[in-house]
Amino acid sequence: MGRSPCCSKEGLNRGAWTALEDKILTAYIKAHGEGKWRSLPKRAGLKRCGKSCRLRWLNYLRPDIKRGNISGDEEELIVRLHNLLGNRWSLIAGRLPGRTDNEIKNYWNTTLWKKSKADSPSGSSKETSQHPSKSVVKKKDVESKTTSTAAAKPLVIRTKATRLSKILVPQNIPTAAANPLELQSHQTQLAEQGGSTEEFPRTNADDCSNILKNFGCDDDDIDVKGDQYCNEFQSLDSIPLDEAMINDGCWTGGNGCELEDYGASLDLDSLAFLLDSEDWPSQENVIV
DNA sequence: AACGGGAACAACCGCTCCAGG
DNA sequence: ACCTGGAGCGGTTGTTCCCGT
Repeated sequence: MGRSPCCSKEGLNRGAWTALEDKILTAYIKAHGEGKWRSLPKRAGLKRCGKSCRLRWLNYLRPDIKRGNISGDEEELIVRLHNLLGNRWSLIAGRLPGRTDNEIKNYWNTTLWKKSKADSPSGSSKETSQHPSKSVVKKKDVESKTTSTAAAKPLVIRTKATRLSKILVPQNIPTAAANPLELQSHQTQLAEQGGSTEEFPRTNADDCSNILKNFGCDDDDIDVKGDQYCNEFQSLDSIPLDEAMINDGCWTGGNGCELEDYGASLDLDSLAFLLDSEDWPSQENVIV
C-alpha cells in the first residue's frame, strides 16, 4: 500500500540460519553493537533481511539467552502473567530474564495452552480455551468481535507493550568473538576435549575479505591478514557456534555476561509474591 | 525399518508505534 | 503537523524431531 517493503527479498537467504551466518552476525554485533537492523546485513555481509537478523539475534544469538527447559517457577509465572496481561509476550518475556517473547509464545502455544484448557474444562475462559494459532478466526474478526462486545465487558485499557529503547550493554563483553583470531582457542579446547567433529560449510577467501572489510579493516590489513583470518574462520567452521560461545564464557556467565550484569536479574519468588499482592489490580480492570 | 502424525521450535509476515527530519 | 524509516510486536507458517504403530 505504497509502503516500500522492509527489504528487497531478491537474492536474500531465507529459512534456517547457517553456522557461518550466525558467526558473522554475532561477531558484527559484538563489534558494532545492536541497532540499524535494516542496514546491518549489508554492512555485515549477510544476505538476510534486517528483520531476520534482528530476530535471529534477539531470539537465538543474544548472549543472555537462557537455554534449556522452562522451569516450574517460570511456567507458573508465565501462566500468572498471561492471566494478567494476555498475549503480550514481550511484556511477559520482560519479566523472565533470559527468555524471549518468541520462546514464551511457542511454549504457551504448545504446552501451557493445553494445561490451561485442561484446568478449565468448562471453557469458561475463551481466551485460554481456544488455541491461539489454531484458531480459524482471523485477526480482523477478533478485533471486530472484541469491539462489538467491549461494552459488555469491564473496562480494560491497554496500551501497546512498552518498548525497551535502551540497549543494556554487558560490562565486560569478551572481545574474542569480534576477532576471529582469538576464537581459535575455543576450537583448540574443543579438539582437546574431543569435541564435535561435525562438518559445517566452509568459508572461502572472498567471504573472509568481505567480512574483514565490513568490520572496518582496510585493504592493506586484509592483504596481510586475510589468509590468516580466513584460516581462522575456516577452522571455526568445524565447531558449532554454540560451543564456541559457551567456551567464550558469555553464554554461561562464567567470565562474561551474567544476568546480573544486565541489571535484569529478577527473583521469581518475589515476582510471584508481587502477583499475589493485592496491590496488583485484577485482570478484569487492569490498566497497563 | 518405514511411515505417519503430532509436538516443538525457528523463522517469516503484516501491522503498528515512535522518533526524527 | 505531517511524513518517513526504523524498529518492535503478535500471529502464523514452515521445518525438524520424536514417538507410536
